[in-house]
Amino acid sequence: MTRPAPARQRAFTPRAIEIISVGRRLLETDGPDALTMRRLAAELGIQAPSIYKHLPGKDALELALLEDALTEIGQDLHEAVRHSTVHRVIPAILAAYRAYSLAHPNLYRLATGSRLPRAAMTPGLEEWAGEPFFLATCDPNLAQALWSFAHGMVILELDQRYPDGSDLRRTWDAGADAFASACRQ
Amino acid sequence: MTRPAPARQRAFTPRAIEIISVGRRLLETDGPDALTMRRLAAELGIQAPSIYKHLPGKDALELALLEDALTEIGQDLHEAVRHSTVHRVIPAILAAYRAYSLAHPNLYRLATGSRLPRAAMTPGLEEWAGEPFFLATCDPNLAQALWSFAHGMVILELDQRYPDGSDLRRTWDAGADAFASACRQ
DNA sequence: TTGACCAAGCTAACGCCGTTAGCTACCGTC
DNA sequence: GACGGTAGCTAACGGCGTTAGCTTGGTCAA
Repeated sequence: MTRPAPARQRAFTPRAIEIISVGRRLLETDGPDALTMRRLAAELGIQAPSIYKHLPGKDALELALLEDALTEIGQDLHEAVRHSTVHRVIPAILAAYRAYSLAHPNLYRLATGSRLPRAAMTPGLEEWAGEPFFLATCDPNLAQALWSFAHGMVILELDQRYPDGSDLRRTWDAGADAFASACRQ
Repeated sequence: MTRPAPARQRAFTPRAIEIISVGRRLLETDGPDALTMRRLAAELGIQAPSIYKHLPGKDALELALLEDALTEIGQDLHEAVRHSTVHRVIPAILAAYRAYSLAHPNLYRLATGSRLPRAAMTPGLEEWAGEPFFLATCDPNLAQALWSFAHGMVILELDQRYPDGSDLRRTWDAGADAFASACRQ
């Protein structure tokens, strides 16, 4: 049922890959405001305009990071489906979803915080990454609802929107139970 | 059970109110990128630095808009609770939540898209706006889960993250059913 | 060996952004 | 009539993404 991620559309040069990975480190450690062309260039020991010899612009960099994130999330979710029993699959993919996003908050935000540049994206990647939600539920609409719940939980947790002292583990469990029992009719 | 919104902390001068309302129009009609101090000033027929005679900075403007949004959402949600029967209250507040966010997408995004500046906010406003979710559910954790579901649905819909042709009404219904039946045990 | 070409760096600059400093005109009050 | 505050102004700073155009070094064919 689960399958490998679709391959990237266009290959990057080694230097472009290096730039993207430095950009990722910058984003992950110092946050989205730190991901500027000038700071990225400084990190690489070059000047900002030189980056444009390797990447067409900041959008391309962000797209590459977005696709990395989508691929990694998809991998974790597919793995969670593969390694869980049928009646624990919903808690399993929710746990995997939360674990990835908390481990890579800035990357997660980049990947989910705006409209997708679908025209420029690797075809099928988006569907593949979301597939585990459909594998874990009995119904496509419930799958979308479950994904929405997971994303809402994660993004509100990352933004610290829950009141202090909230027991989020119990909130995740409450949601998981609601969706699991909806699946059992 | 439902109660009026807590009053704003500090009053604005008439000119500040005018600036904020022009800012809101700018944001709502032209999107977040249009909400710049220079464009706002141009809209007002003045120069950007003059805005600082009335507001301490862009953050204050965004805070004011955020509080407006929170107040309006809270009003709609409290009203939905008030005008619904006990076994239809979950669909009712979900419908109100979705209706507000689709009617004011850019304002909704501003209000929910980042960490809250709690220190500067009207005390109690945040709790008051979220209260209907607790009134609509049997359990605080389920309330948070329901809110997360609603926010996830809305933000993914606004960002057009669902596949084309998705029947979102059925997805909302699937989620509402799951939470409603979880509430009935 | 030399000339052509190209990859990959550079500087200077453009038009945005939020914001600050400092000036000025007006207007009400003692 | 002088004083002080209100509300505007211009000039400027440092940052942003990006473009134009120059230079340097290496490869490769004639």
